Amino acid sequence: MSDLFPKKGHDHDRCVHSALAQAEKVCDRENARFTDMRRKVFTLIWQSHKAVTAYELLDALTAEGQRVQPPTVYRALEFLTELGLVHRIESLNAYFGCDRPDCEHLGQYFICTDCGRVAEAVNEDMSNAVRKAARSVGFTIQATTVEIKGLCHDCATH
Amino acid sequence: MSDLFPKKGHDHDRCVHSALAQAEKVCDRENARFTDMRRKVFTLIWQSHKAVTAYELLDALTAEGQRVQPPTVYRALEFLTELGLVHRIESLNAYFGCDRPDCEHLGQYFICTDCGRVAEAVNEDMSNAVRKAARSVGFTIQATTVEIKGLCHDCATH
DNA sequence: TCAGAAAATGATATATTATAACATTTCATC
DNA sequence: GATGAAATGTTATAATATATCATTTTCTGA
Ligand SMILES: [Zn+2]
Ligand SMILES: [Zn+2]
Ligand SMILES: [Zn+2]
Ligand SMILES: [Zn+2]
Repeated sequence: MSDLFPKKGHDHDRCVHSALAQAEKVCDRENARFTDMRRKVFTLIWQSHKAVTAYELLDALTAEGQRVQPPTVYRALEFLTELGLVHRIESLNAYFGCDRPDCEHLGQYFICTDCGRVAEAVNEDMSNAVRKAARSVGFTIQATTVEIKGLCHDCATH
Repeated sequence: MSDLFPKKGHDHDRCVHSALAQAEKVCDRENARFTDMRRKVFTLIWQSHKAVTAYELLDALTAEGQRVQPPTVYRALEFLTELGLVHRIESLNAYFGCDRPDCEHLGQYFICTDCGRVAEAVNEDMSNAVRKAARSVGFTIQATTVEIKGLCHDCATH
């Protein structure tokens, strides 16, 4: 069993640092501007392995001394999601940093209802099952939402 | 290819009638009261094969001459979803009538972005892929959300 | 280098979705 | 019919999201 969720006590600064580096690359490739505000929002999202709501981001920015309004946050989120740097978790109205923004994928999200952590999987079995089911009913896929709530291994065993 | 979506011009009164009959049975079995309000909300949801928002229901009830407040609608929706008579579509913040409320299932929802119709599938390939993926990462499933947006066969071909 | 255009952000207002809290009514049971 | 539980009514407000227009920043090309 390979745990998708990060180990407790892992070097989280490294997660953040690596995510920032990837984001830079993607923005560069797409000729998109990774502005201060976008970087701040992106970094805040990566401060945990949980999904973060727009208003939590707003509060965090306010706490940092910025005076920021909802549209500013939503714009940053729109930018980040369109580039695939961040995914929206529909069942939580919240946002989660992608750790493989460099390649297109249909992601699936495991959401622990105990610790609140989220993990993204890119599981071809699931993707293929969805694609096959769509094909069998003549449905043309534009986007998928696969969100699985339950207990992560840590929370189930401790 | 079997189309999940109902044929144009099908006898929709029959859909509604059959859904009501099933709902009666489920409520009966569960010793739950299918009150006027719950029946009205349920029927309104079944007026189309689209997902309906809480405030659309509120407006429809108001148009019918009822003076209804949000909590009334949300309570009816909570009741209906807990009994499995209605499913919530997370990516639309909207509600959709289940046509097999008599048996437990992990449903998947196809949502046409052109005509707005929704179809529920209960596809074992998809369910099994999700269960298998969860097992392989030690995750204990409590609930799943599988929503697939795109074009239904009618909309893709016409 | 600077004018003009485009992109991003600021600011204000408001729309949409959802729930908390307490009062009243309805309904099953005795 | 009295009683308690369930359902609904009522009021207020919380949480999530967007529309619109003003201003600032950045890019582009003369
Ligand atoms: Zn980390
Ligand atoms: Zn957990
Ligand atoms: Zn029908
Ligand atoms: Zn369609």
